[in-house]
Amino acid sequence: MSWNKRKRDGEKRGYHHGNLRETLVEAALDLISKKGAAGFTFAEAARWAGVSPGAPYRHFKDRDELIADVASRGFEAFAAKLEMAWNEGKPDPFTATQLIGRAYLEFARKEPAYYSAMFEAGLPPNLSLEFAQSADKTFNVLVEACEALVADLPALGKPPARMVALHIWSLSHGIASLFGRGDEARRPLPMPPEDLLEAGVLVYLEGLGIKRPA
Amino acid sequence: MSWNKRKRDGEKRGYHHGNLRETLVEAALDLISKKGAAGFTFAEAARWAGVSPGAPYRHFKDRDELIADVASRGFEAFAAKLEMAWNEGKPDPFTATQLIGRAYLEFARKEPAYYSAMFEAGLPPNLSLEFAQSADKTFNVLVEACEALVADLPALGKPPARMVALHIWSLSHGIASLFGRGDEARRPLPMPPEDLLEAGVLVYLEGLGIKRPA
DNA sequence: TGTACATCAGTGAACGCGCGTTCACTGATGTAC
DNA sequence: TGTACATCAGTGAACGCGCGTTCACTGATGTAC
Repeated sequence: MSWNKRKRDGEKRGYHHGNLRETLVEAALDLISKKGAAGFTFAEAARWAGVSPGAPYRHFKDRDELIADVASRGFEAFAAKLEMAWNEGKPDPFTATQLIGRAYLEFARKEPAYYSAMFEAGLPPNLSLEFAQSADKTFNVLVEACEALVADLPALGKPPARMVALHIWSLSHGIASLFGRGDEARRPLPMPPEDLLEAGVLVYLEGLGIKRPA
Repeated sequence: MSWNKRKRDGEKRGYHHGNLRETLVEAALDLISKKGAAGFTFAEAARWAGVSPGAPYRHFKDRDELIADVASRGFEAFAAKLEMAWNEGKPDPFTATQLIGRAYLEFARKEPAYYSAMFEAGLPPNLSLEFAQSADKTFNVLVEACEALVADLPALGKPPARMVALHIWSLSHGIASLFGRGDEARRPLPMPPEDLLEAGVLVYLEGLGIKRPA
């Protein structure tokens, strides 16, 4: 599974690890998913990788830089998932938007470590260019979808796509962080979070005058 | 300001603190607002209160019990704020609901320490009876408001008030945690979060068929 | 093809630090009589 | 009203622990010739 003291095939690894940067990212994902971003330490990641406590400093300036790297990868993966769910607005933007919502919650549930690093680690958005750009990339998938959504509305009083995207993002994130996590801090909910989100988006789109195509 | 080695009026405090439990809660609020719930430690709270590191154990089993106490107080204060904003639905439920939204974001911004303890400390909802009950109390303010909101809708297809409350709560929490915090982890937003929330709730209520009274 | 050398990833021991927790104790406070 | 006593909040010293970080070093790897 990991490089823990041995390479994948079981042969002992030599003096050099050979793949430490990647392994540390794996370690971070595993440890964050178990104890949360707050409980993650540099030293433990080194131990997980089977390497001395000083070794990680060859690859990351400090703990935050590692977490930012994890978060960037998370945003890349997240953007890809949402893009796939959107699927260029097929079969129609209305339906595709609901699929984005499901993909959002699925990602939060299946990748709690990424989600934590991205949204709960308290990293300043301007920490690194890469971090900011990958986050933007994710948001832009949403904006693109919302542009298609509002495209057919009458020009008079047409809502800005960015605002619509912010609303849907906020609702999704609110549901994900209150009810959609795998850990024991999740609040109970009388229905699956996916259904709650779908119903909410449905009402919201109705409010915008966007109907499910016949 | 505090009891730090001296009582408010400047006279030296004696062997007993006299008010340690309350002071530790004050300490937690101050420290959490500065460093986040994750960075809060029992030892530092004791130092803040000017007391030996063992003293807090007379009042709280451990760090989590203190944070749960802070969170409970937070929920009580939060419920009171929302209740006040709701003001029994005056002048009308539609307007009063927008006031709840503003009160929600105001609380998150002005009381980041409470908000952290309540929503981000990762406390399991069943940690203590008091904790669970005060959280329910807050949610019930929202449910009550939503019941009044949907009261005049036609019985056929009337949305459940609890669901409406969950939507508004999730949207508010999403906006608060993404854009409404005072710290440097806040993401930039081209408008005040209050306006974003108000616009979102407006569209949502429109979707439910609830209009601003003439 | 072989050899000498530069590079640099990882070692492991060491450091100071703050944390959580325990424990025998001290002394202030309130209460019973 | 005064006194003896029980209670218990807070002391302070001690412990083991894991963390972050540094540093002189080692040895694997790749490259120049």
